[in-house]
Amino acid sequence: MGNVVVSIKDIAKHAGVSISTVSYALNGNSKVTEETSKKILAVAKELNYVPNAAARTLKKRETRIIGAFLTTFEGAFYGELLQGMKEELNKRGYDLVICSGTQSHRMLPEGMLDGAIVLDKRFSDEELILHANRGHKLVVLDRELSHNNIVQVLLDNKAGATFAMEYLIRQGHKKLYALTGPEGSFDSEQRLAAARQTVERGDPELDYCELPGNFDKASGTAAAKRIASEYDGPVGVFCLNDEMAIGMYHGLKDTPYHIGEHVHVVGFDHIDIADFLQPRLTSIDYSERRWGSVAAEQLIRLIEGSGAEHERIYVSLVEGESVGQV
Amino acid sequence: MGNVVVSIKDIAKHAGVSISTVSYALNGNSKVTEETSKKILAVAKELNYVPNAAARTLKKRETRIIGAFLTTFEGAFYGELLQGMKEELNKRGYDLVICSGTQSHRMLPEGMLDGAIVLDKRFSDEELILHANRGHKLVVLDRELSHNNIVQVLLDNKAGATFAMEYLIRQGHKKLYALTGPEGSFDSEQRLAAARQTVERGDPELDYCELPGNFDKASGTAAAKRIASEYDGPVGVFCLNDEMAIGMYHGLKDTPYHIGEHVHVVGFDHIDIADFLQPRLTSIDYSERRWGSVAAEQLIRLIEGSGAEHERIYVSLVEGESVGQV
DNA sequence: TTGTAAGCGTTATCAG
DNA sequence: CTGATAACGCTTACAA
Repeated sequence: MGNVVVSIKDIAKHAGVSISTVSYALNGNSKVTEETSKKILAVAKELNYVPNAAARTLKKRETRIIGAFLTTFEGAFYGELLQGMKEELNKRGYDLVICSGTQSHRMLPEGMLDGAIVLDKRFSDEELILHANRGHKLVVLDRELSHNNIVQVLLDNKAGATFAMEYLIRQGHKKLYALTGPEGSFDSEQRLAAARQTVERGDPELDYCELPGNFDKASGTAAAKRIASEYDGPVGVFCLNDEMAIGMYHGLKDTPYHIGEHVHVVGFDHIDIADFLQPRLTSIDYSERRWGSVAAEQLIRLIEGSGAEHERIYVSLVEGESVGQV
Repeated sequence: MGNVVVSIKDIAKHAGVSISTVSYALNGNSKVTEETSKKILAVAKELNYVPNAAARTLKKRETRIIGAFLTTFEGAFYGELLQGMKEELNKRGYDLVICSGTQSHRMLPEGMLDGAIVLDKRFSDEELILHANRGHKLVVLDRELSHNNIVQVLLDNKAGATFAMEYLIRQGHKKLYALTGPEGSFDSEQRLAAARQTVERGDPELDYCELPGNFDKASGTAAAKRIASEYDGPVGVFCLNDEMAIGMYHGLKDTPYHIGEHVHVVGFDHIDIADFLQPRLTSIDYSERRWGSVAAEQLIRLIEGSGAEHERIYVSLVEGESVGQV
């Protein structure tokens, strides 16, 4: 049980040098002789020395750790996004940790993180600005916020929703539904606004109706029931995310109506299961991984003062067989 | 921009008291007069004081942060598990951060974490034991490891795999496949061993064949092709996880064979999409959330010295329609 | 009840 | 090239 904490002081003692020499050697400072350095490194290894993060941070005022703040760990959604962040950060010598819940917010002001990437509406705008005012560097993925220490990296929701609705209209659909996300969701609001705008700018005969959803499968299933109950001809449905589209597939099973034949569905996110559905789901696609890596890159630019700027993540429509012509 | 770091020293100055009095007041120590305490708190609030984590940690040698180490952020799998950990930890006054990648391993020995929950084979047993020897507290979810500072919280893979195979056999299947996970996966090895044992102990006429898989959808699709190509009567397939079962559904689409009719499938994990497949997937179920909360609880017991012990997470078989009688 | 001061493990500034 | 030494911000005996 080596429950002993060895510090540079111990190394200094064993190697017969001063602690500052040890510090220099450990940090590869060229002031130290090759010889002394070798000896010190050897002693360090022998004693199983590990630097103390708290002490280093206290002195250097940096941790080289970035936090990503998510609303919840649940859902298939964020895997690629986080992977993209992590790879980019590691490349630049930073580590990533994922945090969730308002308790963990303290980590930023307390100096445990050099910066944060925020995708969590439970961070209020005011709180974020407070942190930014204190000098903390932030990237936001879920809101627009203007501040010297904050950069936005946002999904092009407007383009995506427009593509989706235009596609349904181009396929000849006159009766259109939009299945929304939860109240207060930035993505939902942006997508919905663009969907509405597309309808308003289109043929005035279009019959457009919004159904309240929640970005989960259950609300997709519920919407399917509703659509089936009032069915009187082919309809186009824009589900504001794929999760709800999956629920809709499920909800139509016990009805006489089929996806791509009676009910024509476009989703958003192009999650990987979309291509495994029968029929394959038409959806709005973008690179989650790229979203993450761009966010990470901008955050580091902000931290290192090398000119960060707002970015937009582009989207495209991927055709499946869930929409047919009418 | 208030890029100023206010410390207890600043508060002391503004309040006209000493720094230790500030520290006592901030920590609710009853030595301080109600009156001085009020004043100090007021000044702290006014100056927007936030404690410095590094300094506190350096002194107290604890962070009250637990790390969960995952192999990858990708995949739908870990959401509930992490949620379970988080809730349990928060309840006990700890925070959770999620780490991935070998770079982040340093956080444990460097003292940024009070303990770790490990589900990542890139932590070698040797490394874990090294940390444990240094006095760090660990919970492992993916291996058996005996040490005073390590407790295991393991899924009952053996029971699950046995249930799955026995179920297929009970439904009258004689031709059986097992679709494995990747080499070196603890779950895969345990499930496979139990599957084999069940066959060996069963009717000697059973025809049992193992197909190499990877725990991803693609390997399920590949296995489906293989099974279809050699099909000569109903078969039972135990997919060692649900992800591969989804791939198998997909791979059978362009063949004359149907799930639950020709190819009878049992999965493992009972992921939420399983009930949305057509036909619903029969799978081995367990509570991820419970797994997480039990792991968290045992870790805290270990840290606080209140008697931690190894735990097993029980599983059960949930029937869908992906297996029929033969 | 409040203040003084030592020390946690590092880094970094100066002298030697 | 190497060694004292003073911070970093906080906690906590111990003194007053």
